[in-house]
Amino acid sequence: MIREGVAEALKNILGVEEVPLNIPPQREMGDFSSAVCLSLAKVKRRPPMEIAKEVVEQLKANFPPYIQEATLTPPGYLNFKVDWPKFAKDLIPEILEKRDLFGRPIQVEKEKVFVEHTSVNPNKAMHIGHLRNSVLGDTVARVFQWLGFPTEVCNYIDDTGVQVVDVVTAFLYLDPPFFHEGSADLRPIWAKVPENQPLDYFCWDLYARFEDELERNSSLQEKREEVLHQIERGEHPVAPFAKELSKRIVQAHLGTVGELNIHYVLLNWESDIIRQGFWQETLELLKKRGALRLETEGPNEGCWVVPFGGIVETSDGVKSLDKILVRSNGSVTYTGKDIAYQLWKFGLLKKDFLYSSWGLQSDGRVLWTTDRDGETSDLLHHQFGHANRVINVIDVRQSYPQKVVSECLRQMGFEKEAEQSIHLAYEVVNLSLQAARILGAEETEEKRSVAMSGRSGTGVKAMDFIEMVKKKVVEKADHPLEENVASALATAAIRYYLLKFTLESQIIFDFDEALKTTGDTGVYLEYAHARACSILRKAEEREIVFHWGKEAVPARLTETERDLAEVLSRFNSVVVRTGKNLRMSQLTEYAFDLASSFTNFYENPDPGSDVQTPFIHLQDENLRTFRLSLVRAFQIVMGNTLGLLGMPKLERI
RNA sequence: GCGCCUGUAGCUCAGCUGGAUAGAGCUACGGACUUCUAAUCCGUAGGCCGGGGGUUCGAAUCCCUCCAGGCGCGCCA
Repeated sequence: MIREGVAEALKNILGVEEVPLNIPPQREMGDFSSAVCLSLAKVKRRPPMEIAKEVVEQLKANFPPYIQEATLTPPGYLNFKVDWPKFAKDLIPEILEKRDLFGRPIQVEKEKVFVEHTSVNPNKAMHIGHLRNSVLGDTVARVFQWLGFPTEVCNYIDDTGVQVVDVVTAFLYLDPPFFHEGSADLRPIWAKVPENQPLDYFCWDLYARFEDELERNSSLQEKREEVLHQIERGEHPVAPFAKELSKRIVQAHLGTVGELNIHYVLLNWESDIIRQGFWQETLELLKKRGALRLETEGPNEGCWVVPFGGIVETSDGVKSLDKILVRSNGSVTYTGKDIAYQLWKFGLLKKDFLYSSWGLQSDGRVLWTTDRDGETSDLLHHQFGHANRVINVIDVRQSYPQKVVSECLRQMGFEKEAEQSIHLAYEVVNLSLQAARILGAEETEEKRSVAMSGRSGTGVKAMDFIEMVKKKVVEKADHPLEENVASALATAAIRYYLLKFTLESQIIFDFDEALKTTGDTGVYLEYAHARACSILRKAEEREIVFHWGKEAVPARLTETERDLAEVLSRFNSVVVRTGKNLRMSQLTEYAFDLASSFTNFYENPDPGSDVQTPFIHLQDENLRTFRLSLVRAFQIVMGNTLGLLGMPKLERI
């Protein structure tokens, strides 16, 4: 609010596009500063000090909003002093009035944003790596929603992949009682799941054991081929079993992410993409647009490929950089299907899914699913897909295939859609050596971290982690916690932990680190919010009524009051920025900044003084009103921030 | 071999488009609760920002190079 005004004024005076603002090394110099004159010196061929002098002269005639003084320091820095009381007089009432609309753009965006996240293979329990994906995607969606974009969140379910085939084969043939061909009764198979164990947990171990066994058991390999074909052909009873298994595991996943306040609009099943003939239409389109080529010679003979650089000689032989979409045996590759799916997201296909309701989610909204026996979207009066922007949240290892998808769109002539195909790439979650050792993974002393692997069953299961954090939070509390408070703190702690790292940073998961409840954590945010609520509650209990009025603002703000006001005013621009760069870590950074400014204000409202008077005990009615209003303003903005981060707004802990 | 990413305090990490004396948290040590919530706050200690070269008035940030680590380059999904 202040910065924008200053930047605007400088842009006008100097005629530049961007004006970077900084904080001076010493506060006495000013509240903001700019080195813009230094960088302009060369262009204008004049000493920076001279330019700065002129700027200051011009500014003095007409200061930007809330600026009361502009000075300069050699070799040409511009410094600005803010009239904080004046600013507080506008900022605080605005927050108090607008509440959850504070800082929110008024205009409704027309562009529909489609966010896909989670997309975990439905054959085992989720682990903490999957959770990073879900939390990132969910937060991105919340940001876009807040910015006024129509937002659709979808979770893609790959129910036809080998991972599901593997676990189905394991169910049928790894342990007795074995499945007998021709038998329709699968009850003995289902009965393998112990009563006291969740299905996804059971499958976690089953899958790992199967992968291990598969390497040396050729009859199991044959069985797997057989199951694959049975599922592909939709044969009874194996195919329905596979579907049922996937559904139940998806339900378990939804339960897991539900713990962290994560919800979707739509479940998108791979099997429905195939069944609805998306690929056939895509193939026609690719051919028509001339993006596809049938190879008649070379290593890719007989395949339909998208040209991507042709044949290349490398140290290990001749390789093709071209991307195969249809194999020489006529089958479609994963990338091929992915292109079809991406086209659907943009509404570029004529074909569509059929839909039905999966059920109600804990946020009270319906979760839709694609369904072979469902209704058309027309009938449901709900159009899915047809997005203007598609954000796929997938870890960085998929960067190349994702690039292929968008490049293919480009080659098909969908330039705009290719541009709006955004791969939100993030680094993976690995295990620290200590964590790996605790989990009993094989010794790998020479490495810094150990990758999680569903195949080998090494990883921290998401639900286990959630339970551990809950337990830790209860342990650390100095009083008994209610169950819902413990859950809320765990949610905040976990979401914060998974969001605070930059996208490029691998999370080396370590139990001590991840289970921290002090300092730079989600618990800190909740505590600050609850503390603000408590103060306001106490004030109410003591019948301290306070009504905002300009007269409450002191002639000078203390350092901590001023810092809090400054952070509060930054809220909107931070969210706008995270919407642009999709870096959710900047949102957690802001949240921590906000919480600690408040805590500092709370602990030290009068810095330098020996006595700090609790707000509700203040005798000076104006000061009391001012500080309690600041508390309320903080409560509102912190609440908005927590909402964006998908964290509960605890009123007491 | 080619491509992408990372290297900042003992540890885990920030550092937005290049700006003045590089910041948090954890750990260690010393303080502050009869009070609005101490899961907090204040203080002390801790740094050739991987190495070297360059561009610039100015570089953790941009370019080149080297070193170290991670990932990707399938008629897998």
